Amino acid sequence: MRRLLGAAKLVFADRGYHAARVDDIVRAARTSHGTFYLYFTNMDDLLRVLAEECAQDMTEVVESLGEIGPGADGLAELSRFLRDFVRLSHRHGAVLRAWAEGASDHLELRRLGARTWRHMSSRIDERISQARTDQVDAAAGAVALIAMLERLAYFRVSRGFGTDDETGYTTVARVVHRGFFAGENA
Amino acid sequence: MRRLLGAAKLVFADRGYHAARVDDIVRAARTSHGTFYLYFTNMDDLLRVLAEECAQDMTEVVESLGEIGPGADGLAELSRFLRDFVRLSHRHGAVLRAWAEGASDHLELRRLGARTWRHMSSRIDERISQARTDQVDAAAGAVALIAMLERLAYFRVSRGFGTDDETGYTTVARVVHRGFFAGENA
Amino acid sequence: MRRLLGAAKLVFADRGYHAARVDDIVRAARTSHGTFYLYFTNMDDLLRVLAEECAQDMTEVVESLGEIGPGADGLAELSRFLRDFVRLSHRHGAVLRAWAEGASDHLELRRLGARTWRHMSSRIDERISQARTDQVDAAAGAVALIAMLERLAYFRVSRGFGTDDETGYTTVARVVHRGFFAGENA
Amino acid sequence: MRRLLGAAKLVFADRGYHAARVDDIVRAARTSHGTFYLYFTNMDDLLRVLAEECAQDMTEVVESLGEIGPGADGLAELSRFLRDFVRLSHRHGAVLRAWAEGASDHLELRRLGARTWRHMSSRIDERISQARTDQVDAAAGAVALIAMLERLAYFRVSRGFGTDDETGYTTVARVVHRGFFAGENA
DNA sequence: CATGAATGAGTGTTCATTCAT
DNA sequence: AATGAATGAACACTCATTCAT
Repeated sequence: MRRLLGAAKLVFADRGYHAARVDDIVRAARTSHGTFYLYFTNMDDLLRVLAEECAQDMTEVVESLGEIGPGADGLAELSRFLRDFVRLSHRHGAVLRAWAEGASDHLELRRLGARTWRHMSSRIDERISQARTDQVDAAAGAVALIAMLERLAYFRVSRGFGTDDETGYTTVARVVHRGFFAGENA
Repeated sequence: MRRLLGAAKLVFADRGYHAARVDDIVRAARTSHGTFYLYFTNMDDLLRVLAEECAQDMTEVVESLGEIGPGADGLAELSRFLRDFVRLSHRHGAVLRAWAEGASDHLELRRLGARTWRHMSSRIDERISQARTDQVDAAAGAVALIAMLERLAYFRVSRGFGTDDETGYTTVARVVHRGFFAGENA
Repeated sequence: MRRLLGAAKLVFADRGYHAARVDDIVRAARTSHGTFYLYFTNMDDLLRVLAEECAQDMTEVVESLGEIGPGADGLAELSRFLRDFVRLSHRHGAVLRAWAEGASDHLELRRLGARTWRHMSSRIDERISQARTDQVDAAAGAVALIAMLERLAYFRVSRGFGTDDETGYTTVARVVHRGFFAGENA
Repeated sequence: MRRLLGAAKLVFADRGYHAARVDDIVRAARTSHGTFYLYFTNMDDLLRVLAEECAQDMTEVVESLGEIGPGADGLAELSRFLRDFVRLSHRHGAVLRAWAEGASDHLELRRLGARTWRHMSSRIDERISQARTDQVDAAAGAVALIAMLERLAYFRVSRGFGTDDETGYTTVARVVHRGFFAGENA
């Protein structure tokens, strides 16, 4: 079963979800069609398992997010988080791509995505709200941040960042950090 | 041919690109399979035409972007742009969704996306760079902004903003604007 | 479509319904799988069409049944009917066999069978009741007669009658006729 | 092995023979696939065992058939036999149904059916011939009687008699009895 | 004796594409 | 230019059977 999941990742990385054939996966796993259907009811089911593992890892990274305050520490934490998140996304690139493809047809994947996304933005909202005192709607900012992260992660996978990576992370972190805290201690 | 394009949009809106069948489209257009292949070589070809029209409209919105300076005018312009962009995305929702789906299989759609994206970020970069004087890498910021926009537009279509839309736009605009210009006029 | 129905009969005659493959039928009809599914949603559907035609023919034979009275005319009519019914069953042998096989899985075929059967026994009941005056429950007799007929027809198809056919018909007709009318004019 | 046979009966009663899966049977018997193939070479083999048991029971009922003469005793014996036969068929309903289904594919089951059928009709022929003196071909009548019985038994299982059972048995017995003996004692 | 994970041949069904009219 | 019946390659999925433990 692990072998099938691993093989599926390779195949998804190679041809994407919709172009992936059960036959490709079982061949990559050096096993048979019968075995595939012994562990999964169909390919959506297999993708769901992979997506759940992926969601788990992403949730953990977001849980690890420390407090983000106006000072240099906050900026550093934000920068670290951003880098970790994008790196994790890179590691899970094939699954994320397959997840995105599959979600357009498959309700359950869409739901898992919405749940994960809501959890991530509310967690970021918390970490920022604790430290902020002024009028900016931190929740909307958190939503925007997660939107940006998801998309950057996706681009990272499909096209590269468009500038040197480290510079990219720190620049984006600085802009976002300033956006949230300018006026408080910048 | 226009009838086929319109019918395709309806079908894509209804079932997405991968679940759309040539038969669905010709039935919605009240024409025949033969006619479809008279105007398009296949469905990827039809989608390419729609995507090009869509890219054209998005490029126009980005071209309309005025200078974004540190003052209140800059903030207002940014806010307006953000709203227009998301609204346009909403209007083209079905095509954007189909484009995203199709891109994972189809090289040409992926290329069109990359080209459009590069054009949009460099245009935003220009509009911000003109007004900035400090060290922030405006290019990376522009990339991040476009990433965020794309994703927010997508969420707007599929899940809504999570807060009322106007508040969302202005909050995000304020955070981004501050991110770029804090210290210059905050 | 007629070609497919004809081919299906040949295949059903050859291997029965459950062993029949769509591939056998389209090959016998010198056409393609696609064409099969153009006219029928699946093989149950095709069998339903054949069974309906067959039910139609059997109903007509039963409709043709004249009055069966106690005299020699009644005996002759019964004998004729019996022969016609069994001959018709022979002609439709392949379909009847397939119908019987398919009915165990397929509700609609079972329903069609029950409807046809009920119609036939009530018609026979009518034809006999008109002429009888005593206490025998003609309805139960009609049910028994149809039961016998169905089964004899089936045996005729699968194993032959077990005695010379003409003798068989007239003997059975005489026994049945006597059963119904003995005492009235025998 | 008894457990498997019993489980098979339950499964056949539930879904019929063709829809029954080895997996259904081993699960119902709370045993494993391997065990199934320890006792039977395949499912036809298992069905053959059940059919043989069933044929044995039916043969015994037919063996129990006493002499059927023209008098009231003969009528009573015929009526009793009819009732016993239909009841036995009811008890073995699942196996008879499976037998009928399986016979269309499986030569050996068909042969067993033909052998049992021949034995039954010749036995009935004997019991009637002993008492008759006139010209009716008792053999053909016996064949017809068995045909009717088989079919009535099947209907009883699948649709009921259409009138209350006791009336059904005695009416049919009376009609048949009269058919055979009218003129001798009517 | 018993197990049950693994197998892979076999089959129904779909749907993009063609081409004679 | 327009049609739509016909095609058949492609694919998902099932399930009887085996065999190492």
